Amino acid sequence: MLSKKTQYAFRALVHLAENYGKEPVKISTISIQQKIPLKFLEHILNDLKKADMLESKKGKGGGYRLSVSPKNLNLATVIRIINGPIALLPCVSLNFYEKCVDCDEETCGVRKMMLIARDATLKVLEKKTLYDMMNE
Amino acid sequence: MLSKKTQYAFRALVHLAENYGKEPVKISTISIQQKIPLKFLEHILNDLKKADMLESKKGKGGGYRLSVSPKNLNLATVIRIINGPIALLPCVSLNFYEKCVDCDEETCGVRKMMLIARDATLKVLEKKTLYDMMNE
DNA sequence: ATGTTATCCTATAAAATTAGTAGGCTTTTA
DNA sequence: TAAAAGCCTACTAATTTTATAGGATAACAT
Repeated sequence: MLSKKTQYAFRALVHLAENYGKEPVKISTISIQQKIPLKFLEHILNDLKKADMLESKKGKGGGYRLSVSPKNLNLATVIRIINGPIALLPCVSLNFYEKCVDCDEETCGVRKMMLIARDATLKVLEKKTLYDMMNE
Repeated sequence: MLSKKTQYAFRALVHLAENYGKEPVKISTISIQQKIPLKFLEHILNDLKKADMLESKKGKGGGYRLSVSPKNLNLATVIRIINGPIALLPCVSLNFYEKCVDCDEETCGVRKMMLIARDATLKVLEKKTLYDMMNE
Protein backbone atom coordinates (compact mmCIF):
# COMPACT_ATOMS: atom_id res chain seq x y z
CA MET A 1 0.00 0.00 0.00
CA LEU A 2 1.05 3.54 -0.65
CA SER A 3 1.76 5.67 2.41
CA LYS A 4 -0.49 8.56 3.34
CA LYS A 5 2.40 10.78 2.34
CA THR A 6 2.22 9.42 -1.18
CA GLN A 7 -1.52 10.01 -1.35
CA TYR A 8 -0.90 13.57 -0.24
CA ALA A 9 1.79 13.92 -2.88
CA PHE A 10 -0.60 12.82 -5.62
CA ARG A 11 -3.31 15.17 -4.48
CA ALA A 12 -0.84 18.06 -4.36
CA LEU A 13 0.57 17.18 -7.75
CA VAL A 14 -2.84 17.00 -9.37
CA HIS A 15 -3.55 20.41 -7.87
CA LEU A 16 -0.35 21.75 -9.38
CA ALA A 17 -1.11 20.03 -12.66
CA GLU A 18 -4.38 21.91 -12.82
CA ASN A 19 -2.39 25.13 -12.40
CA TYR A 20 0.26 24.20 -14.92
CA GLY A 21 1.30 27.24 -16.96
CA LYS A 22 -0.25 29.63 -14.45
CA GLU A 23 1.15 31.44 -11.42
CA PRO A 24 2.95 29.34 -8.80
CA VAL A 25 0.78 27.93 -6.02
CA LYS A 26 1.58 28.49 -2.34
CA ILE A 27 1.96 25.55 0.05
CA SER A 28 -0.72 27.05 2.27
CA THR A 29 -3.22 27.14 -0.58
CA ILE A 30 -2.67 23.48 -1.41
CA SER A 31 -2.73 22.60 2.27
CA ILE A 32 -6.15 24.17 2.77
CA GLN A 33 -7.81 23.13 -0.47
CA GLN A 34 -6.50 19.57 -0.42
CA LYS A 35 -6.72 19.22 3.36
CA ILE A 36 -3.11 18.20 3.84
CA PRO A 37 -1.23 19.14 7.05
CA LEU A 38 0.84 22.17 6.08
CA LYS A 39 4.13 21.29 7.66
CA PHE A 40 3.95 17.76 6.33
CA LEU A 41 3.15 19.05 2.87
CA GLU A 42 6.23 21.26 3.07
CA HIS A 43 8.40 18.16 3.25
CA ILE A 44 6.57 16.43 0.47
CA LEU A 45 6.90 19.31 -1.96
CA ASN A 46 10.52 19.67 -1.03
CA ASP A 47 11.17 16.02 -1.82
CA LEU A 48 9.52 16.44 -5.18
CA LYS A 49 11.53 19.56 -5.84
CA LYS A 50 14.81 17.83 -5.04
CA ALA A 51 13.81 15.21 -7.59
CA ASP A 52 13.38 18.02 -10.16
CA MET A 53 9.69 17.45 -10.50
CA LEU A 54 8.83 20.89 -9.12
CA GLU A 55 10.23 24.42 -9.25
CA SER A 56 9.80 26.85 -6.42
CA LYS A 57 9.95 30.58 -5.91
CA LYS A 58 10.36 32.35 -2.58
CA GLY A 59 8.76 35.57 -1.35
CA LYS A 60 5.57 37.32 -2.35
CA GLY A 61 3.95 35.79 -5.39
CA GLY A 62 6.04 32.70 -4.83
CA GLY A 63 5.07 29.05 -4.51
CA TYR A 64 5.43 25.84 -6.43
CA ARG A 65 4.85 24.83 -10.04
CA LEU A 66 5.43 21.68 -12.03
CA SER A 67 8.74 21.80 -13.84
CA VAL A 68 7.42 19.65 -16.68
CA SER A 69 4.09 19.06 -18.34
CA PRO A 70 1.60 16.81 -16.54
CA LYS A 71 1.66 14.57 -19.59
CA ASN A 72 5.31 13.87 -19.03
CA LEU A 73 5.12 12.99 -15.35
CA ASN A 74 4.36 9.33 -14.91
CA LEU A 75 3.02 7.80 -11.73
CA ALA A 76 5.86 5.36 -11.20
CA THR A 77 8.30 8.24 -10.86
CA VAL A 78 6.19 9.93 -8.20
CA ILE A 79 5.79 6.73 -6.21
CA ARG A 80 9.51 6.04 -6.30
CA ILE A 81 10.34 9.50 -4.99
CA ILE A 82 7.86 9.55 -2.14
CA ASN A 83 7.02 5.95 -1.38
CA GLY A 84 10.05 3.98 -2.49
CA PRO A 85 10.14 0.70 -4.42
CA ILE A 86 7.23 -0.39 -6.58
CA ALA A 87 8.30 -4.03 -6.73
CA LEU A 88 6.94 -6.40 -4.12
CA LEU A 89 10.41 -7.57 -3.10
CA PRO A 90 13.75 -5.76 -2.94
CA CYS A 91 15.37 -8.44 -5.09
CA VAL A 92 13.14 -7.58 -8.06
CA SER A 93 13.32 -3.81 -7.70
CA LEU A 94 14.81 -1.89 -10.59
CA ASN A 95 15.54 1.26 -8.60
CA PHE A 96 15.95 -0.03 -5.04
CA TYR A 97 17.52 -3.41 -5.63
CA GLU A 98 18.80 -5.39 -2.66
CA LYS A 99 19.97 -8.95 -2.70
CA CYS A 100 17.91 -11.44 -0.71
CA VAL A 101 19.73 -13.30 2.02
CA ASP A 102 19.72 -17.06 1.64
CA CYS A 103 18.31 -17.14 -1.86
CA ASP A 104 19.78 -18.09 -5.20
CA GLU A 105 18.33 -15.62 -7.65
CA GLU A 106 18.72 -17.94 -10.59
CA THR A 107 16.46 -20.60 -9.18
CA CYS A 108 14.22 -18.71 -6.72
CA GLY A 109 10.63 -19.25 -7.74
CA VAL A 110 9.28 -16.57 -5.45
CA ARG A 111 11.48 -14.05 -7.21
CA LYS A 112 10.43 -15.29 -10.63
CA MET A 113 6.76 -14.66 -9.89
CA MET A 114 7.41 -11.27 -8.28
CA LEU A 115 9.26 -10.23 -11.40
CA ILE A 116 6.20 -10.93 -13.50
CA ALA A 117 3.97 -9.05 -11.06
CA ARG A 118 6.34 -6.10 -11.05
CA ASP A 119 6.34 -5.88 -14.82
CA ALA A 120 2.56 -5.90 -14.95
CA THR A 121 2.27 -3.13 -12.37
CA LEU A 122 5.01 -1.03 -13.91
CA LYS A 123 3.49 -1.24 -17.33
CA VAL A 124 0.54 0.73 -15.98
CA LEU A 125 2.35 3.07 -13.61
CA GLU A 126 4.97 4.07 -16.13
CA LYS A 127 2.44 4.73 -18.84
CA LYS A 128 -0.12 6.68 -16.84
CA THR A 129 0.67 10.29 -16.04
CA LEU A 130 -0.50 13.15 -13.86
CA TYR A 131 -2.53 14.29 -16.82
CA ASP A 132 -4.48 11.03 -16.70
CA MET A 133 -5.25 11.78 -13.06
CA MET A 134 -6.79 15.16 -13.81
CA ASN A 135 -10.52 15.47 -14.43
CA GLU A 136 -11.44 15.70 -18.07
CA MET B 1 6.55 -3.97 -0.60
CA LEU B 2 5.74 -7.29 0.98
CA SER B 3 6.69 -7.69 4.62
CA LYS B 4 9.43 -10.03 5.66
CA LYS B 5 6.70 -12.15 7.18
CA THR B 6 5.16 -12.59 3.74
CA GLN B 7 8.49 -13.60 2.24
CA TYR B 8 8.84 -16.18 4.99
CA ALA B 9 5.32 -17.38 4.27
CA PHE B 10 6.11 -17.92 0.60
CA ARG B 11 9.30 -19.79 1.37
CA ALA B 12 7.49 -22.00 3.85
CA LEU B 13 4.63 -22.64 1.44
CA VAL B 14 6.94 -23.57 -1.39
CA HIS B 15 8.64 -25.96 0.99
CA LEU B 16 5.28 -27.50 1.84
CA ALA B 17 4.30 -27.56 -1.82
CA GLU B 18 7.36 -29.65 -2.54
CA ASN B 19 6.15 -32.09 0.10
CA TYR B 20 2.57 -32.13 -1.09
CA GLY B 21 1.10 -35.61 -0.82
CA LYS B 22 3.89 -36.77 1.50
CA GLU B 23 4.19 -36.84 5.30
CA PRO B 24 3.48 -33.58 7.16
CA VAL B 25 6.48 -31.30 7.71
CA LYS B 26 7.48 -30.04 11.16
CA ILE B 27 7.83 -26.33 11.87
CA SER B 28 11.37 -26.91 13.10
CA THR B 29 12.34 -28.55 9.81
CA ILE B 30 11.06 -25.65 7.77
CA SER B 31 12.63 -23.19 10.19
CA ILE B 32 16.07 -24.73 9.79
CA GLN B 33 16.00 -25.47 6.07
CA GLN B 34 14.45 -22.16 5.07
CA LYS B 35 16.26 -20.15 7.74
CA ILE B 36 13.15 -18.63 9.26
CA PRO B 37 13.01 -17.80 13.00
CA LEU B 38 11.10 -20.69 14.54
CA LYS B 39 8.74 -18.83 16.81
CA PHE B 40 7.92 -16.34 14.11
CA LEU B 41 7.25 -19.14 11.67
CA GLU B 42 4.86 -20.68 14.17
CA HIS B 43 2.66 -17.60 13.89
CA ILE B 44 2.83 -17.57 10.13
CA LEU B 45 1.81 -21.19 9.70
CA ASN B 46 -0.98 -20.69 12.19
CA ASP B 47 -2.33 -17.76 10.20
CA LEU B 48 -2.27 -19.85 7.05
CA LYS B 49 -3.99 -22.67 8.84
CA LYS B 50 -6.76 -20.44 10.13
CA ALA B 51 -7.31 -19.39 6.53
CA ASP B 52 -7.73 -23.07 5.63
CA MET B 53 -4.65 -23.12 3.48
CA LEU B 54 -2.88 -25.63 5.71
CA GLU B 55 -3.77 -28.64 7.81
CA SER B 56 -1.85 -29.59 10.91
CA LYS B 57 -1.34 -32.63 13.04
CA LYS B 58 -0.01 -32.67 16.57
CA GLY B 59 2.31 -35.13 18.29
CA LYS B 60 4.97 -37.41 16.88
CA GLY B 61 4.90 -37.63 13.11
CA GLY B 62 2.88 -34.44 13.08
CA GLY B 63 3.47 -31.18 11.30
CA TYR B 64 1.92 -29.16 8.51
CA ARG B 65 0.72 -29.96 5.01
CA LEU B 66 -1.05 -28.04 2.31
CA SER B 67 -4.78 -28.60 2.42
CA VAL B 68 -5.12 -28.12 -1.34
CA SER B 69 -2.96 -28.73 -4.37
CA PRO B 70 -0.21 -26.17 -5.08
CA LYS B 71 -1.85 -25.60 -8.43
CA ASN B 72 -4.95 -24.30 -6.69
CA LEU B 73 -3.25 -21.88 -4.34
CA ASN B 74 -2.80 -18.53 -5.99
CA LEU B 75 -0.39 -15.89 -4.80
CA ALA B 76 -2.99 -13.17 -4.25
CA THR B 77 -4.67 -15.30 -1.60
CA VAL B 78 -1.42 -15.81 0.30
CA ILE B 79 -0.56 -12.12 0.21
CA ARG B 80 -3.98 -11.13 1.47
CA ILE B 81 -3.75 -13.51 4.41
CA ILE B 82 -0.28 -12.53 5.56
CA ASN B 83 0.39 -9.08 4.15
CA GLY B 84 -3.01 -7.51 3.70
CA PRO B 85 -4.32 -5.48 0.76
CA ILE B 86 -2.81 -5.83 -2.69
CA ALA B 87 -4.23 -2.57 -3.99
CA LEU B 88 -2.14 0.57 -3.65
CA LEU B 89 -4.92 2.48 -1.86
CA PRO B 90 -7.63 1.29 0.55
CA CYS B 91 -10.32 2.87 -1.62
CA VAL B 92 -9.54 0.50 -4.50
CA SER B 93 -9.11 -2.63 -2.44
CA LEU B 94 -11.51 -5.48 -3.13
CA ASN B 95 -10.92 -7.26 0.17
CA PHE B 96 -9.86 -4.45 2.50
CA TYR B 97 -11.90 -1.56 1.20
CA GLU B 98 -11.95 1.71 3.16
CA LYS B 99 -13.39 4.95 2.02
CA CYS B 100 -10.96 7.82 1.50
CA VAL B 101 -11.55 10.93 3.57
CA ASP B 102 -12.14 14.08 1.57
CA CYS B 103 -12.43 12.39 -1.78
CA ASP B 104 -15.34 11.87 -4.14
CA GLU B 105 -14.85 8.41 -5.55
CA GLU B 106 -16.77 9.15 -8.72
CA THR B 107 -14.44 11.91 -9.82
CA CYS B 108 -11.17 11.11 -8.06
CA GLY B 109 -8.47 10.72 -10.67
CA VAL B 110 -5.96 9.21 -8.28
CA ARG B 111 -8.40 6.44 -7.53
CA LYS B 112 -9.13 5.86 -11.19
CA MET B 113 -5.47 5.22 -11.95
CA MET B 114 -4.95 3.04 -8.89
CA LEU B 115 -7.85 0.88 -10.02
CA ILE B 116 -6.14 0.22 -13.30
CA ALA B 117 -2.87 -0.58 -11.54
CA ARG B 118 -4.64 -2.92 -9.14
CA ASP B 119 -6.27 -4.84 -11.97
CA ALA B 120 -2.97 -5.30 -13.73
CA THR B 121 -1.27 -6.60 -10.61
CA LEU B 122 -4.14 -8.85 -9.63
CA LYS B 123 -4.31 -10.39 -13.05
CA VAL B 124 -0.88 -11.85 -12.40
CA LEU B 125 -1.17 -12.64 -8.70
CA GLU B 126 -4.52 -14.38 -9.04
CA LYS B 127 -3.36 -16.47 -11.96
CA LYS B 128 0.01 -17.58 -10.64
CA THR B 129 0.08 -20.32 -8.04
CA LEU B 130 2.40 -21.97 -5.59
CA TYR B 131 3.06 -24.54 -8.26
CA ASP B 132 4.46 -21.82 -10.50
CA MET B 133 6.83 -20.92 -7.69
CA MET B 134 8.25 -24.41 -7.43
CA ASN B 135 11.30 -25.35 -9.43
CA GLU B 136 10.54 -27.32 -12.55
C1' DA C 1 17.15 49.63 4.13
C1' DT C 2 13.61 47.11 6.10
C1' DG C 3 9.49 44.51 6.85
C1' DT C 4 6.69 41.01 4.75
C1' DT C 5 5.95 36.83 2.42
C1' DA C 6 7.15 32.68 1.22
C1' DT C 7 10.18 28.55 0.87
C1' DC C 8 14.17 25.84 3.13
C1' DC C 9 16.37 23.24 6.72
C1' DT C 10 17.18 20.51 10.94
C1' DA C 11 15.65 18.42 14.85
C1' DT C 12 12.32 16.15 17.56
C1' DA C 13 8.23 13.48 18.95
C1' DA C 14 4.21 10.62 18.79
C1' DA C 15 1.89 6.83 16.78
C1' DA C 16 1.58 2.75 14.26
C1' DT C 17 3.41 -1.29 12.27
C1' DT C 18 6.63 -4.99 11.85
C1' DA C 19 9.59 -8.44 13.61
C1' DG C 20 10.61 -11.39 16.95
C1' DT C 21 10.63 -13.83 21.84
C1' DA C 22 8.87 -16.24 25.94
C1' DG C 23 6.47 -19.56 28.20
C1' DG C 24 3.05 -22.36 29.24
C1' DC C 25 -1.20 -25.29 27.33
C1' DT C 26 -3.18 -28.94 24.54
C1' DT C 27 -3.33 -32.89 21.61
C1' DT C 28 -1.46 -37.11 19.60
C1' DT C 29 1.20 -41.07 19.58
C1' DA C 30 4.24 -44.74 21.40
C1' DT D 1 2.36 -41.50 31.05
C1' DA D 2 6.17 -39.31 28.75
C1' DA D 3 7.61 -37.50 24.38
C1' DA D 4 6.77 -34.77 20.50
C1' DA D 5 4.51 -31.91 18.15
C1' DG D 6 1.39 -27.77 17.37
C1' DC D 7 -1.63 -23.95 19.92
C1' DC D 8 -2.30 -19.73 22.40
C1' DT D 9 -1.54 -15.32 24.77
C1' DA D 10 1.24 -11.85 26.06
C1' DC D 11 5.08 -9.07 25.71
C1' DT D 12 9.13 -6.49 23.75
C1' DA D 13 12.23 -4.34 20.50
C1' DA D 14 13.04 -2.15 16.29
C1' DT D 15 11.63 0.39 12.47
C1' DT D 16 8.78 3.27 9.80
C1' DT D 17 5.25 6.59 9.30
C1' DT D 18 3.15 10.81 10.38
C1' DA D 19 3.55 14.49 11.81
C1' DT D 20 5.19 19.32 14.60
C1' DA D 21 8.37 23.18 15.97
C1' DG D 22 11.18 26.83 15.12
C1' DG D 23 14.36 29.27 13.06
C1' DA D 24 17.25 30.36 8.48
C1' DT D 25 17.18 32.07 3.94
C1' DA D 26 15.63 34.30 -0.23
C1' DA D 27 12.63 37.49 -2.97
C1' DC D 28 9.95 41.31 -3.25
C1' DA D 29 7.58 45.87 -2.13
C1' DT D 30 7.72 50.17 -0.24
